[in-house]
Amino acid sequence: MAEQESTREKIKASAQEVFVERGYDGARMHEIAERAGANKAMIYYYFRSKDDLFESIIRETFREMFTSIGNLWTVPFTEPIEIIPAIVRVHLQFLYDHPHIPQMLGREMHSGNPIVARVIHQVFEEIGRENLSRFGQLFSNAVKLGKIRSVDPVQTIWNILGLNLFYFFTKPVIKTMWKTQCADEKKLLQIREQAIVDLLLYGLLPRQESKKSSTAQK
Amino acid sequence: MAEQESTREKIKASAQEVFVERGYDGARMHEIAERAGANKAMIYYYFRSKDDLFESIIRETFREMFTSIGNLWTVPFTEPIEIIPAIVRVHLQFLYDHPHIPQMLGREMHSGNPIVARVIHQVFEEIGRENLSRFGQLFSNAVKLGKIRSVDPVQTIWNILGLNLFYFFTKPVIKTMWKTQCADEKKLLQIREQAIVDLLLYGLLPRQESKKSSTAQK
DNA sequence: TTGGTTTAACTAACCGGTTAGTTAAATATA
DNA sequence: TATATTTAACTAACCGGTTAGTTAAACCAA
Repeated sequence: MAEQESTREKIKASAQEVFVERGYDGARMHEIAERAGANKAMIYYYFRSKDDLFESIIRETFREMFTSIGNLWTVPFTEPIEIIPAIVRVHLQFLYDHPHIPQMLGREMHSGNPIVARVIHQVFEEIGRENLSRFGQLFSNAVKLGKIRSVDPVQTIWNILGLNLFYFFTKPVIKTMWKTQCADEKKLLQIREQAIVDLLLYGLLPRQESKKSSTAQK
Repeated sequence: MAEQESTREKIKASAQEVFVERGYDGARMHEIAERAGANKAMIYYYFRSKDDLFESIIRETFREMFTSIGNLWTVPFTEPIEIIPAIVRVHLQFLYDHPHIPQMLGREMHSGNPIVARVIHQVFEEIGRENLSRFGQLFSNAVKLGKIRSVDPVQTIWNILGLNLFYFFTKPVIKTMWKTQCADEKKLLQIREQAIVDLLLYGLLPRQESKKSSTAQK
C-alpha cells in the first residue's frame, strides 16, 4: 500500500522534473521512468498516455499559480504604502520557492499545445476569475478613498505581475548579462524587491512632498 | 545565383517559422523543407545539421533583440517626461512588429540548450554590453541633474523591460483571462502603453503637485 | 494450518511509426 | 565538360505505447 502510492508519486515527481527541464516535446518517457526508479510500463499503468501525464502535471502547476496570485488579494486593502510592499514580497517569495512554475509557463505558454490552452481555461474558471474581481473591488475602493491615484485596476495587476515575473522569466539571459551581480541570488532579490516597491509607490519623477521616499537607492 | 540565394533564404525563413511555432524539439526538418518548397536534403546542403540551422536562427533573433534594446537608449536623455514615453513606445512597437522574438525567447530561454546559452553570451558581448553601459551613463546624469529620483539604473532597465514584455510573454494566458478586452489588440496596446508610462512617471501614490498627471485613466 | 485463487504491482521484450541524417544519381547551368 | 543544385530512396536510431508473463501479498475455503 505504501509502496504503490509511492511509485505513482515518484512518477509524478520525476515527470514534473523532466517536463520542466526538457518541455513536452523534449521529455522522454523512459527518462521519466528511470528517474522514478520504475519501469516505463508503470507510467502507462498509472497514466493513460504522455498527454495524460502531462495534463495532470500542468494542471497542478496552474492551480498553484492561480492560488498564489489569488492569495495576494486576500489581505484587506487599507494603506497602499503597507499593502503594496506586502503583495510584492509574498509574490516574489512564492516565485522563489516554486521556480518550476515560471519555467514551465515560459516554456509551454506559446507552444500552442491544446492541452495547455484547455487547462489554462479550466483552472482559471475554477480558481482565477473570482480572485480577480475581488482585487478589482478592493482596488477601486482604494481609488475612491483617494489612497492611490486614479488608475486602471487590470493594468495595475499586469504592472505588478510584470515587474515581479521579469527576473524569473528572463533569468538565463539576466545571469549572462550581469554575472557578478547575480552571484548572491537572495541578496539580488532583496534589491529587486525594493526597486519594484519603490517604482510602484513613487514612480520616477521627483516628488515635492515632505515625506521623503525612504527606499530609493543607488 | 539568384536561385541559390533564394533557396537558402527560403529555408531560413521557414526554419524561423517552424522553430517559433514548435520549438527546437518539436520542429521537424521535413516540415521546414516542405514550407520552403525544397527537398529535405537541401537543408543539409546549406546547413550542416539541425543544431547548425537552429543556431543561425536563434543568433539572428538575439541580434535583433539586443539591437532593438540598444536603440532605445540612443535618444539623448533630456526630459524624462518626454524620453520615457518615447522609450516605452519604441519598445512596444518593436515587440508588436516582431512577435516571434518574445515567443522564441519564452520558449527556448529555460531549455538549457547549450546552443542557446552560448549564443546569448556571444551576442551580448558583441552588441549588448556597450549599449548597457551607455544607458547607465545617461541615466546617472539624469539623476544628478535632479530630473528623476535617485534610483538604480540597472533595476530601472529591468522595470521598463518587465512592464513592456509582460503582455507579450503571457499573451496566451492573458487572452484567456480577459477575452473581451483583448478583441482589439491595437487598442489594448495603446491602453497598456499609457498605463506603463503613467506608472513609470508617477507611481501609485497620490501627488500634491500643481501639474496634474494627465495620463491616468478609468 | 494448508493449499488454491485472485489481484495489484511490476518487468523485459517487443512493435509500428517517426526522425535526423546520408548517398548516389539526375538535372540544370556555366 | 565541369560545377552547382536538386531529388528519391535509404538507414540506423529512437520513441510512444503494448503485450505477455512474473511476483508477492491478500483472501478464502476445507
